[in-house]
This record gives sequence, C-alpha cells and structure tokens, in this order.
Amino acid sequence: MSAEQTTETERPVRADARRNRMRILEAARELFSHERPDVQMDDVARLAGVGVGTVYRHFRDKHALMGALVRERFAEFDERLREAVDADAPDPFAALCEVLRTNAASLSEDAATRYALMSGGERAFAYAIEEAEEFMRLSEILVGRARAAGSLRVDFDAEEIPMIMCGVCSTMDPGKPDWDWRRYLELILDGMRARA
Amino acid sequence: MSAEQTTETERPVRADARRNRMRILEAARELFSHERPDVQMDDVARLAGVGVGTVYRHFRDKHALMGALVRERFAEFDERLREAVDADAPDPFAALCEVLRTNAASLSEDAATRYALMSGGERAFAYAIEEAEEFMRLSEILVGRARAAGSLRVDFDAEEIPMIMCGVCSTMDPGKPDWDWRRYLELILDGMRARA
DNA sequence: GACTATACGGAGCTAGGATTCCGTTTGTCA
DNA sequence: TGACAAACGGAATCCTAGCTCCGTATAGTC
Repeated sequence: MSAEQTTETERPVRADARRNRMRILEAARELFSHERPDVQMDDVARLAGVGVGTVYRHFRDKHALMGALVRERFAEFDERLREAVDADAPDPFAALCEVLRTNAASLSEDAATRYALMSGGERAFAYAIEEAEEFMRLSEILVGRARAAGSLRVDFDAEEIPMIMCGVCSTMDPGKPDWDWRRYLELILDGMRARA
Repeated sequence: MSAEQTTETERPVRADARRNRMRILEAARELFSHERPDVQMDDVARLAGVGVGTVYRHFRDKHALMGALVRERFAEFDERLREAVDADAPDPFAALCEVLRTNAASLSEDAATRYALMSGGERAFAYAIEEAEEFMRLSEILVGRARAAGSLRVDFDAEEIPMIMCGVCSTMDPGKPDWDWRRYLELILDGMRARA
C-alpha cells in the first residue's frame, strides 16, 4: 500500500520490520485456515514469533489484519476471474461454475474471508473495496456472456454472486463437519442453470 | 417443561413469576426479531421491565434463553410440516417448497434461531433436540413423497435441509439489507427440482 | 395481619480478549 | 564504532458483556 512506500525524505522500511510483517501474515493465514474466525491476536503473535505489540505496529487493529487476508484472497479471486474472462471459453457458464467452485475451495480454508463475507465482517471487508469492485466488474462480464449463451438463467444477476458465496461459506463451519458444502454449491449451480 | 411442574408436596409457581417469565420471552422475541444475535441480557431485562437477576432466575444462562426461542420456533416448523404431511397434497414437492418458504420467512425475523442454525449456536440448539428430531422425521416423509412423485431430484436427501436453511439464514443479516434471501431461496428450490 | 418460601432488583464481580505503553533492542547510516 | 530513529516485547490496562450475590419485596397461606 502507498502508506508503506518511502518518500524521498524518509528512510526505507527496516529489514526486520518487513520480515516480521510477512511472518505475522503467514501466522494469521495458518490460524484462520483451521480455526473459526475467533483467532486471537496473542495467538497470531505467538505463532509468528513476535510480541503482540509488533502485530499492532503493523496492523492498526484486528480488522486491519483480517482485512489484509481478505484483500489477498479477493486479489486471487480477481485473477481467477480475469483468466476466465480472457480465456473466453466456448461455454462461459461452465467457466463461471468452475471459478465459483475454486473460490469456494479457497474459502473453505480461510475463515477470515468467510467472516468478512458473512455477518459482522464489514470492517475487515472495507480493506478490500478495490478488489471487491474489480470482482464485481469481472463477474458481470462472465455472467453477461453465460446469459447470452443461453446456459445461465436469464433472470440471474451478477449481484447475486456475493450472496451465494456467503451462503456457501455459512455451511463450511468447522463445527458442522458432516455438512457437505460442495454438494450445497452444486445445488445452487443447478439452480442457476437455464431451464431446458 | 416438566421441570416447572409442581409435585404434590411443592407449592405452585407464583403468579408474578409466571408473568415475568412470559414477559422475558416476549422481550427476547422482540429484540431478536430486529437485531443481530448479539442482543444483551441487560437489554432483554430492561424491555421486559425486570432486573437481570430475574432473567437469570428463569433461564440458567443466555444459551438457555435463546434455546427457549429456538424450541418455540422448531415447534412451529414441526406443526407446519405435520400439516403438510397430513394434507397429503397431490404435489408433495410444491408442498415442501411452500414449507421451506414459510419457515424462511419466520427465520427472517428470528435472529436467535438463525444463530442456532449457524456457526456457534450449538449450545442454544441443544435445547430443541426433540423438536429437531421430529423435524427430521417429518422432513424425511415429505422428501420421500416428493422424490417418489418425480418432482424432486432423486439424489436429494432430507439431511440437506438444515444445511439449506443455514445457507439461507446467512443471507438474512440486517447488515446486508439489499440482499434478497427470497430470491436466493428460489434459486436453491430450483436446484432441488428434478431435471426435465 | 402475620409468616415464610419465593421471587425480585440491580450494583458489582469476573473473565476473556483487544489494545496500549514504555523501557529495551536493533538496523542503518555516517 | 557511534548515534539514533525505528522496531520490538510483553506486562499492564481497558472494556465489554455475561453472570452472581444478597438485601428487599411480595404472593400465598393460616
């Protein structure tokens, strides 16, 4: 982010600081990949091998830390979407489904982004606004093509995609190990398909 | 519940106690119908016009209070299902859809039960185990009929209904006022329909 | 009207977890 | 090798929300 860049009169960021920032993010990724979104700042610090104070030096608060993860994840989503758009495959609906499946798989090991998509996560989500906008822009392109191809139901709108992702996320909780979110997603994808 | 019944040697429950219990439940219903599940015990007490201590006299803890609401709600769901089963309509899939729509509408004004269905709500849900079992029993009957009638996809299992309800609940958050859970539910119902 | 088991009220206690503060350490530059 | 700004560590602090405690009030009974 530009806030981290040095201007001509400032010193460059110290090497240890840069390293610690990476370690903190890595620790947070690791913890959020297994646990619920109630990961604690102290745990992140411990796993990263730094003090809590250092975590707060790099991230204003917990929302900012989670926000950084959300931002990474949405950047990944955007890249995936961009590839699908650029590939311009003959079956755009299949491409859209595939993107949604892969995104869901990513979300299944990222409780931070799941939380951001679901209730209460707005503050973390605010750190990924640009990525989210790009996400919608690209989604609309793909949805438009799939609809034009006649494989996606005509009344489907790209705006519904975040809602769908949220719904799928809600079925991924570690507390419900016997729920099969893949199955659930397929149900929804079938619902999106144009009727014969 | 039987725990409240008097045995021959005990005095009956005092009238003010009974009245207060009702007031507390009413206040809780009211608050959970508008707010998120983070309603506070003090707020419930204030709206009910009693002290917090009184709330705790009637409900061991917050989970127990929410559990009482969940129990009520599932009893309502069960009654609805039972009616559908008894009616034995010619189109059981349509009946199932209608039940799911009506249940969803109830859930949209009951954050307590939404919470119980979603992550973290297990402890409150534990107060409605009997109702939940009956719910599954009745759901299986209706699902069986709909599948037999050929209108529900053959690979659909009644076990998936709670997962679906959870997904729909996740889209009802007051923080996402522009999401249309009815629309989302229809998508899923379409996904459940047998392919032509 | 008096008696007592119940119930009530709400100030205050507690625990968990985010965040701050400040004395110490360490890169970086000259 | 100093000198010093930048970074660090982690004990201490703050805050919130659930819950307890105990002195007071009252329904039910004789």
